[in-house]
Amino acid sequence: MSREGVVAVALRVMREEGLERVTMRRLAAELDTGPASLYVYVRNTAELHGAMLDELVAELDQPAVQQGEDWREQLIRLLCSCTELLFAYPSLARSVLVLRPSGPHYLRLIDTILGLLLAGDVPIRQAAWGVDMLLQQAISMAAEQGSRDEAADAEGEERALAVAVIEAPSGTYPNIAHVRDEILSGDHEQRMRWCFATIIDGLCATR
Amino acid sequence: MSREGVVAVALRVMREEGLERVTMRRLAAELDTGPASLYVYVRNTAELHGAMLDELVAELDQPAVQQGEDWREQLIRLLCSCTELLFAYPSLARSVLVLRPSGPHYLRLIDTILGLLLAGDVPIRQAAWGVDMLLQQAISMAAEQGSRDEAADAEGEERALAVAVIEAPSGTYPNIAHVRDEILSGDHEQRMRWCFATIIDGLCATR
DNA sequence: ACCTGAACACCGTTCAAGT
DNA sequence: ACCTGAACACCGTTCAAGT
Repeated sequence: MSREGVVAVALRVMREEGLERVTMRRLAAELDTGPASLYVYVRNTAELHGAMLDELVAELDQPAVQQGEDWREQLIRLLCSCTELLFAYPSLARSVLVLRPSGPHYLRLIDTILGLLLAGDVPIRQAAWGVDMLLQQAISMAAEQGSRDEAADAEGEERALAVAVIEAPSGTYPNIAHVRDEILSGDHEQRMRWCFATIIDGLCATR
Repeated sequence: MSREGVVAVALRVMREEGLERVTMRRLAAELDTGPASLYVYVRNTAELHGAMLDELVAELDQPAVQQGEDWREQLIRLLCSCTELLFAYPSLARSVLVLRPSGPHYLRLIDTILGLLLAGDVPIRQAAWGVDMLLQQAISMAAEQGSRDEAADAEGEERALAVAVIEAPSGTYPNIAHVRDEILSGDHEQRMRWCFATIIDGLCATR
């Protein structure tokens, strides 16, 4: 057994049954040992999740940054693929939102995004703070959008906001009523691209 | 006993001992009954958290929107106060990130933010999508920043990214090395304001 | 020295049975 | 009809005791 082995089993169980089933006890059973043994390789559940994310990020293919290329489109594409990668595992996204990942593959991702921003002549300070914001946006978008099957009962619940918006009385919430048609428009893909584009625009804006 | 009563007790326990202690069993004990009784008033834990957030948002004082006022500064201030409100309860922020809140006070907040954006002549579509993005940013910033005491052991862990960034070898991660000084600069307040300002800039940018 | 069984101290949710 | 005790099916983490 090794740390890598534990993480590999954890990823397999997550892919097959979701993060909810990735418990220390389940992993221990899978590895034919007691739960205490895992604490030799990982400090706690949060650290395990971090290691899992890093392994997932390794699968991402990151563009080689070239000055003058269409850095904007490349950056948006990279961020979309990050979000989509995590989309299948919203609970993992939720988990890594709190314990910020810091594995080697995640650092590589930060480095690539920074490279793209700098290639686009975004000022250093804006780029440095922006990379954080862009990744946080990617992770929280994935965390928010629950995958369809992970929480079967969520169907009724998760659209509670949508229902509330549609039914919002225009007397009490005039502005919501005013933008009602737009607020729920667009599919997930469109909104995702739009969010990243908006932040990038903000980073480029001279203030 | 009533739904309001349950939520009120839940808020008290959260304020005194943190969301971690707000369990169905603990709440039931507090109300001198069995845990099953709570399910008469709330569907599940997630719904309870949603109701708690709505009550918290009610405490926020929201500006009356006036055309021509400094909508930008008002909006940033409102968003900062949202973030700060949730800052004390990062676990609640994490919870509501997935089950999007839709209570009356939260709708009021959406309406106010929309009003400010529209007062600033942000196009309807941009405003409608933007309000979502701004609130998500506020909630996830709160979720990310763990309050100091809630996870006492986090001190060593939470700055893992910071340590990794500082120690990132410039050969492997040239861009991180290049912006090293900026990436960790600024305090929480500065970065929070900067994030909101950046998104608002992006929303105003004509594309 | 390294590993782990068993225990500690809990969970959310359901449902049969009581009032 | 409304409410709830007790049970079901689990958790993460620790530590004393074994190899």
